[in-house]
Amino acid sequence: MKYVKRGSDLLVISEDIFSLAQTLDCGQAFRWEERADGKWHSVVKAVPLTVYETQEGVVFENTDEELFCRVWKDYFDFDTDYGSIRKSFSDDLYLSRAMDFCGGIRLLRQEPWEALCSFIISQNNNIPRIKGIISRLCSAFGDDLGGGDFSFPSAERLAVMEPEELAPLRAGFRAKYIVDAARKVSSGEVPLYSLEKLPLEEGLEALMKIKGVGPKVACCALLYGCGKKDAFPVDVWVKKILAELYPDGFPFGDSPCKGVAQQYLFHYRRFSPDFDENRSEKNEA
DNA sequence: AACCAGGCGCATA
DNA sequence: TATGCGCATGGT
Repeated sequence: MKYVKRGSDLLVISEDIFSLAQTLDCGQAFRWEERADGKWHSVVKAVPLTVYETQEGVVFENTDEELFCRVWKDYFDFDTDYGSIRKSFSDDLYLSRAMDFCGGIRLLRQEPWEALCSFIISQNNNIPRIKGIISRLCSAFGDDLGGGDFSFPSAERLAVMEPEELAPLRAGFRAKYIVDAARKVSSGEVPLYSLEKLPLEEGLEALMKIKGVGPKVACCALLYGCGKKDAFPVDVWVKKILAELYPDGFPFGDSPCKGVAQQYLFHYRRFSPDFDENRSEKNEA
């Protein structure tokens, strides 16, 4: 990965395969918005960003080297070699197909609390509504950064709320889970910011002390928020793929990067026309 | 107008 | 240990 200044912007050139759209819109993060001009916008760690892809590379608007190195290099996981990760899966027929379809995905290193809270909200829910709830959560309780941008509210901020006060989010039964998570994280009862160093099983055990956090949500928090690439969340789509394509068992169950494989398979199963239920009349021709 | 949504907690056996 | 159901709400 290299970068060069372009006025007040930074042009980032990845020698590895990288798709901005696939990465930001594959269901791992819920706060990225594609604008009418094709540029993506979000806020990470209270830093707003507009970013877009060109022939030359990815342009980070209003970003200097210092900011890029402090926030975005880590967030986009640019220090990880996804080429070698993909290569470790390339002998497998279905993962090869999945990677042909969406091999430009990188796993974002999201802020741990935001990831945990987001995937609590995701349970028994659909992506448009998840995004709506999270958007309202930020505008109601995050810091106003101007220009319509808000930070994600901290665990400390939400820990002092009562579930009823979250009613405007229209999160339903999940409101009480958000508050319980905020309290256990801010008190240190769940050491969210130490889980990265712990074995996967210990992280899962700690997170599942939170009401409304089971194996799936805990796995997502560890994978997307704590950089645990060996976490392997199994949702309905991954369950389908395991049953349909790997009836004799998933061959990468011991891979330290099986979470990356999970993300490829999830996106492939949901959106590829290789699967009949995804094929509309239009693209059937 | 039912049915479903990147699940989980609880009751039942 | 294993299933099944209710849960709030909105989109289709």
